[in-house]
Amino acid sequence: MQFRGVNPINLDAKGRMAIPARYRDTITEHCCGHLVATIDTEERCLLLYPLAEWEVIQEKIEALPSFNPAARRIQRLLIGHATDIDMDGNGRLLLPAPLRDYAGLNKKIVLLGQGNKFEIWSEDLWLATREEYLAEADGGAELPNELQNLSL
Amino acid sequence: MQFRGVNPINLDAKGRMAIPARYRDTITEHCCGHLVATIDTEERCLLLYPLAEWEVIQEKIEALPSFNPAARRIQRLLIGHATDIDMDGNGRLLLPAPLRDYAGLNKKIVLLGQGNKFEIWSEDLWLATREEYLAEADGGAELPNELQNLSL
DNA sequence: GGAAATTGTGGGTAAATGTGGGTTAATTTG
DNA sequence: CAAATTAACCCACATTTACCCACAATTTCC
Repeated sequence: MQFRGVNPINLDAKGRMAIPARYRDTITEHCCGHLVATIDTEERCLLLYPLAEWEVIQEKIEALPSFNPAARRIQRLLIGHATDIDMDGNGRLLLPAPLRDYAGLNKKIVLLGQGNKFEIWSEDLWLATREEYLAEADGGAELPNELQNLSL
Repeated sequence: MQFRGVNPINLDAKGRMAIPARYRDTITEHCCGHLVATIDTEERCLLLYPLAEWEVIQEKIEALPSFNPAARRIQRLLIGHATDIDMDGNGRLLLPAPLRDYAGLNKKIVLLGQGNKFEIWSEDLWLATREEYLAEADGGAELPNELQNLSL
């Protein structure tokens, strides 16, 4: 799975979002349209995984030490908010209200391909966040080593 | 792949750009016309890779640690904007609106060969940026060692 | 310099996609 | 248990996109 790209999408009155057609075949083949949405713990956006991808992640999260507060926090947030979602016959997803609220999703949203998953943002918040990212000089200081030497 | 050269190009009303003929055979042979465009994080321009070249880059970026902010930033910016594009029967690319907006592309654009990839600039911005580059004294101070000893 | 080939440009049309909503089934609530 | 709300499923229309063809401009070759 190599999801990528920006996709501006409109939520309809029922809270449904149409998955762009170019991703549908991949999703159908890989997980019969069964997806899992949860929240991102660092930003007010949602994460959307094909079921199979999510399951391996959930196992890793569950395996974290139960008496470590940071681990418990992650477990409660990620697993706690993870919701099964299926594509309907028209290639649309119904996003549950609690998740829509968390990410502040209204009419205009953005679907971001991120490799093995997607991110779902309110368009406003995405544009604002992107501007912040662009403004940040990537002052090599906090960059992981892998990044320092990355050649595009 | 060793793309090089400056190519002034016009976008048509639908946002399509004709790839100069001399690159077409190379692109067709190397990736059947499958390309990936994304943004440059330092300048308001786009990067255009043959699919195969891009995939190795995406793998490297995806492998970065998810809870590192600098890594997430790069992932969102680069993978988030990376969009698959195919040459049409006339050797043209349809540049998606979000990417055109980012780079401020209107009618007149410039395609820059850059080795394994191309850069796509608005002509105005390219000319201005080039002037800046030329105006900068290359006071050897901040040059990396590799550059100090480079012999042209 | 003229003719032929190649390249660049524009736009029409059919097919695919996105959007809205109606109806029935399921679930929740009083 | 009845009523109300929500979700699932389906159909139909509007819009967009991909694909194709035709012409204009340029370059190449004789």
